[in-house]
Amino acid sequence: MENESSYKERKVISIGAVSELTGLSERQIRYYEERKLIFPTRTERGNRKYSFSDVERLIDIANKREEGVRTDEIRMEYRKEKTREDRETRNKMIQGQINARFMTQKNGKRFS
Amino acid sequence: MENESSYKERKVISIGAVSELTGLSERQIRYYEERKLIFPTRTERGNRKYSFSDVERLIDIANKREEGVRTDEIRMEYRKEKTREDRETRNKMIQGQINARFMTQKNGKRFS
DNA sequence: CGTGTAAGGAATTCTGACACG
DNA sequence: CGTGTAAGGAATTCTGACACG
Repeated sequence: MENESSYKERKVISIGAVSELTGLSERQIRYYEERKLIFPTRTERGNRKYSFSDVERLIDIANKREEGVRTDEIRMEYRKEKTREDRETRNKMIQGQINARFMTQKNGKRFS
Repeated sequence: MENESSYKERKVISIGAVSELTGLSERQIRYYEERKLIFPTRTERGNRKYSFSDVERLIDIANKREEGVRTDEIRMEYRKEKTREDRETRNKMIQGQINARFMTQKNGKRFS
């Protein structure tokens, strides 16, 4: 998960293709970026590149907008999700370190 | 497998991005299409669109070309692979039908 | 606030061709 | 055979702005 080189996360899709995949206008897609809902990378020249993951998020945004949810509300929802995910990732990493120490001790090794 | 809507098979990458991903020139990529090694789809206007699967194949082609393998030889290799895969798919489908009939019989049903 | 549109420029992509080897 | 390049045109994308509501 969260593998940057996975197909789903690789940012290679241009805005025109994203527009076709999502049914959103290029104007809308750029606006959602302005509102901090989506974060494409840029080519050297400045062209936006999106991942399939971005496309899925845009479809989610489109659904929420249809329900009348404002962009700042959508942003807050994503912020909350992100915070929760970060907390879980942090906990896993801490647990990983604890496990590592535990195994080192079982192997009879000492550490400072 | 072979799910047309999977990220890996979805044709959404433009030739410029493919060039960056593979290290091949656009000229080379178009030439390999001319030689029937790769089959991008086209947008309404005529722009080529590639999948991640196509990108992997192009990298494979690049490796073979470096070894001095000619495009027509590479094409033959792919033809052979394709034929073998098609045979396996056909066998699986036939086996599927046999299984379906067998299960129908077990359920005590008759068929013409 | 969210989205459409016209504007002008810069980069992208396309095809067919000539070149070299 | 495989690849580079210059050529000209058509479509793509970008930004900042005006419009409407």
